[in-house]
Amino acid sequence: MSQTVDRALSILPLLAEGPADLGQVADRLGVHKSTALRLLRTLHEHGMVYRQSDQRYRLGARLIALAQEAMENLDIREIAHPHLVRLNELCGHTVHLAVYEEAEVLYIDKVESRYPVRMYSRIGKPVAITVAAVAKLLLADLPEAELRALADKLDYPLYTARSTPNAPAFLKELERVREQGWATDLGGHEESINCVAAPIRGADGKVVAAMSVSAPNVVVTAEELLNLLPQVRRTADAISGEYSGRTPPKDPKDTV
Amino acid sequence: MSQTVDRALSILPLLAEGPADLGQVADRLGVHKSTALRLLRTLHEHGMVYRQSDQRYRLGARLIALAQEAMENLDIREIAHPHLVRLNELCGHTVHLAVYEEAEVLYIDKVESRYPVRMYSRIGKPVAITVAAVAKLLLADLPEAELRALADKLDYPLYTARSTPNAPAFLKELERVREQGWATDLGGHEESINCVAAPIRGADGKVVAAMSVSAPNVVVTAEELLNLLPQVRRTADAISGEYSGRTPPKDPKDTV
DNA sequence: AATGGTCGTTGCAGGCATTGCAACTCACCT
DNA sequence: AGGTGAGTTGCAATGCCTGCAACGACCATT
Repeated sequence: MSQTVDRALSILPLLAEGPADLGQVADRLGVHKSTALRLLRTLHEHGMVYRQSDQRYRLGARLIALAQEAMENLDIREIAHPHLVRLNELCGHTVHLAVYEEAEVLYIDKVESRYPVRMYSRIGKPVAITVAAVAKLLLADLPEAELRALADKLDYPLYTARSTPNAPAFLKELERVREQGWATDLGGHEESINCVAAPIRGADGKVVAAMSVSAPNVVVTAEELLNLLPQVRRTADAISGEYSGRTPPKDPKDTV
Repeated sequence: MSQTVDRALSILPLLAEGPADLGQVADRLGVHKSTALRLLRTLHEHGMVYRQSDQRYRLGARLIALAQEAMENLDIREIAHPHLVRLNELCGHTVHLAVYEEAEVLYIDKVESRYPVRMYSRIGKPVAITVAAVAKLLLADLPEAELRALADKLDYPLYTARSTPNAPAFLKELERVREQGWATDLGGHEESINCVAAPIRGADGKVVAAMSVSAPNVVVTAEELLNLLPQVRRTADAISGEYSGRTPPKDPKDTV
């Protein structure tokens, strides 16, 4: 709606790919160098971009700090965290918490597996929306019309042979997930990794978040992981209850 | 430099404090509601803000995702991480990695203590710049003039009785830190928490990051923590070496 | 040392995007 | 019903943004 702001904001994802100099930014925006310069300067004043010693620009510290605050403001995260930790202590595997927002599913919390560590925190990273167990739960709860529109717009990358191949298959899977009230991802994203997930609901019954337990099948088979389903569901239900105002932890907060 | 962009970006820190409705945003920006609306719409299109069900705005998912990418692009983080993990395995305490950028010091990585956990990841959060051990190391390496200007601008909050009280004391402490080549924070931020920190240097000798080990003194006394100093310095030096191109891990990257 | 090229920066004038106003809708409350 | 408050939209005026061109700094080449 606002051309100037639109252009300025377009710079950010561009810099997320890696540092770029003034000319590159101007080219990719399709504007004159001087225009790009002034936009970058404004972004710089707000700490959104940083100018490194070779004069190239990259994303700045304030952006990271803002995102941090944004996540801390999500009260579902705060409520859920101790439950996630407890579940991790019980089963030892990686536990994730995710939310849906405008065609994206985002991990907002994670408790690391107690088995040998790998990738560092991917908190904040958008998840593979067509295959992740948490994504299925979050999308399955969308209004029918919105869901159909979204399913059409999505890409269906074939990470593995078990990845969801296309929109009809996806919609069918979501149907199933909606009915059974939980979801799995059995090697749909990475061949050797399985997940079991359960939904977290608000007071009105709408799914506000989803949580999952993930483990490579060198540690536990898919069947063994499924044995954890009751525990995962209990944990999710406990979070739902607390989030909806039942069994208030310290101070009660009812009704949205 | 650009009024429109400036206003739009000013909305973000405002929303970081918590959700706000259109009127509140317009008031705090000092603009007409319609103006605020159009700015918010543009931010919304880019996913930087999200409109929750009660129509109020809060920070959006794309912002979080961008920040995530920004951190992954910091190659010092990638290089340092395994070293941090190794140090944590040796001593069991919380290990931090921090960088300086434009008057802010930011934690960009963290390995949790193996002792009972508390606060969840504060990665991305600006640190208490006047007392944190890592901040002392990062600031001590700034050019004299820049440092003096910065020291004047800073606030010196008295978190505890041992906090750095004012600019002269801070400059003196930095002097000491610069000479000894390492730093501590003994209860300057939280009464019961001590830290030991060491600098990580690039090929040109400039401090590019700093790392620290922190522990509450109910677990180890300050003296015991200081015994870890050689280990911390060795780790920092190892990271420095790898970052500068010496002992390349896989593929060598020399000079700057 | 001189020269040509590249890149970032700045002053300027013209034009268009942005702004604030006012009117409108919609929901909610009295 | 009437009234209040919030969000939204069309419109006209103006002030902000844009692109140009010239300048300066730096680097590489001759």
